[in-house]
Amino acid sequence: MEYSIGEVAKELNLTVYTLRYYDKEGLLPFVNRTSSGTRLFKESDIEALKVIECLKSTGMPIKEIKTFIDWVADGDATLQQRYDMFLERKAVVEAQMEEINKTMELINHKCNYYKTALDAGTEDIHKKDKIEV
Amino acid sequence: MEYSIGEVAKELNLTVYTLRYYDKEGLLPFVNRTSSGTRLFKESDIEALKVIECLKSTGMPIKEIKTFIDWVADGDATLQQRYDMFLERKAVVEAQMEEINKTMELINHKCNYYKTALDAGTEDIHKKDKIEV
DNA sequence: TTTAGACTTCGAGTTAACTCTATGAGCAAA
DNA sequence: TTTGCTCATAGAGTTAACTCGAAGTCTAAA
Repeated sequence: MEYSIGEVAKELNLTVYTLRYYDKEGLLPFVNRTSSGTRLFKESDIEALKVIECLKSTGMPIKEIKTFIDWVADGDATLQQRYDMFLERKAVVEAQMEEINKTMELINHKCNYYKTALDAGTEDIHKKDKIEV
Repeated sequence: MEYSIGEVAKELNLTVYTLRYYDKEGLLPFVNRTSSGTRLFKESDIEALKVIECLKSTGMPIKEIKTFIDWVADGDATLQQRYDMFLERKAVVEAQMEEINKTMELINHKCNYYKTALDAGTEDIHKKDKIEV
């Protein structure tokens, strides 16, 4: 089964503009075309796009993702680079998880702070501690 | 104790350019100045900046953070808005946590995939399943 | 066969969040 | 008092990642 750019966009919650932009940036060299030039995405292309979205969500810029895509095309000679890259991404995501936990702590603190203030009708209830924003 | 913009930048791992930009965008109306115009950050200003960085890390744009800063200046009348905002941020962060867990799953899968391929010396070891990127 | 809708490329425009340059002031040490 | 560092503003420049407009092609339904 093959899919048009519009179908893929809908499936992955992207726009067709974004997919064409990815292609323009060299992220989708594996996507085939019809004789008239229309892109035909296969199942494995969609899986590759999910990996691209995964890398993007770790904060990896498009240019670095392209480097990875180039490595894939280069075959077994680049297995070590690709392994190292994913190990590095793993470390990045672990750091993000720590960061997000700290963020959640502060957000929760603020939820409690404002719940208490709201119940009291005034923020002054907290002024005994210190002035907060 | 009060701090210069350079000291605050170093402390919070920001640049002085960024801090001045925040000020320009209305995020730091509470920071006092010397008679000659130099910014003097107090302890509570640094705490406020940490909240700003926290909101930023949830993906909140500067303009929305400014709205919040304006609410703070408006006092008790905006307690409900501020509470609602933090509840919304909490939901956003919870979604981010789910997203990041999925990301980590895929990254881990890829780490294992490439470790196995590397040990075998070729990616073909996985070709029995399906072609992967 | 014409009309609608989805597809194509090229290149320009947009947006957020910085990031820096130019120019000048304040201040402390040599 | 000059040197050097940090501070200030205004406004221009940068960057990434889209996002879109123009102009044209392809295909299926009416």
